This record gives sequence, C-alpha cells and structure tokens, in this order.
Amino acid sequence: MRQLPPQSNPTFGFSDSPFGECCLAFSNDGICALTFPESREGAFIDLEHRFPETDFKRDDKRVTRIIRQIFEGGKIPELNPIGTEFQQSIWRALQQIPKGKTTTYAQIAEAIGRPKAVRAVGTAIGANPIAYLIPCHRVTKSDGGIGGFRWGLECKKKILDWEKK
DNA sequence: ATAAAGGCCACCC
DNA sequence: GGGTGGCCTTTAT
Repeated sequence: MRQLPPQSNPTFGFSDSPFGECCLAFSNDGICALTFPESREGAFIDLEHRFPETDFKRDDKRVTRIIRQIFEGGKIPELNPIGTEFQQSIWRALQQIPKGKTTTYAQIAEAIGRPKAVRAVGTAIGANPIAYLIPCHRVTKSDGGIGGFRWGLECKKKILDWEKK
C-alpha cells in the first residue's frame, strides 16, 4: 500500500457496478478513491475537496475497464489510500478480513492494539476512501446490529449478501 | 488551542 | 427496547 498524492496521470470516472454506479479515481501510483455516491456531482466535489491540488482527467472507459477487472475478474489493482497513521493501520486490518466473513468494530480495535479506541475506529472506518477493495462493509456492531455505511445501509447489505454466496 | 462530532461499547433501567 | 457516560481521533473554529 502506498501513500502518495495522486499527481502522475490522475484520472477519474464513473461506471456501473453490481451495487449501483460507482466513482473511481486513480493515478500511476494506484487507486486513491472508490465510492458509491448518490450523485456524480457530489462525488466530484468530494474528490476536489480531498485532493485540491489535483486536476483529475475524466475517462469513463478506462474506469469501466478497471471496475470490470475488480468485480468480474477478481483482480485487485494497486491501492493508494491516503490517511493518517491511525487510519492506515485500521485500513490494513480491514484487508485481513476474509471475503464472506465479518468482524466487529471492537475486534478491529483489539487487532490494532488499541482496545479502547473503539469509537475512533468507527470514525476511521467511515473515512475509508476505497470502498469494497478495503472491505469496510465487513464490519458490524458488537450487539449484532449492522452498523453504519457511508454510502447507505442498503448498499452495505447488498455487498454482504453478494459475498455470502 | 479548543470544541464538537462521530459507521462504538458496556452498563443501566 | 431506550438512555448515559466513557473513550479516542479528526476536523472545524
């Protein structure tokens, strides 16, 4: 996993996915964003806000190709999620959860050696920039509830169901 | 610097 | 089921 601002060949675009339309952004250093936004407008604002220095070129064709690789071919491109040390450690932990399994926010806190930081873990998971590939959807509440999802609970449920089979 | 807001949890009622 | 206090990081004043 890298940690570089997306400066070389920054590209973004939209494509259909099994879970609705998604927005993908990447550079030569890997994927820096994958979201399931409500609107294209909102998704772009979000990008601009997170990378004010970067001028992304739009290329839906390329995006569609990559999205296919991800959801149909199962091929995982290089990731470049940008965040604080704390966030990185959590996003790393998320990638250890096998497909079809789930954990709880508390267990993630335990896994990174900060058992008391449960709440902060929730916030950090909510800040996950690369949906699906960093499987934040596989984390649920300790009391059996499903927990939150930045792009809508319906979406989280859909992904979980889809992964179960 | 400080405050306010979180995808939580355990404990109470 | 619901409410409360504690815990910890991030972001916005």
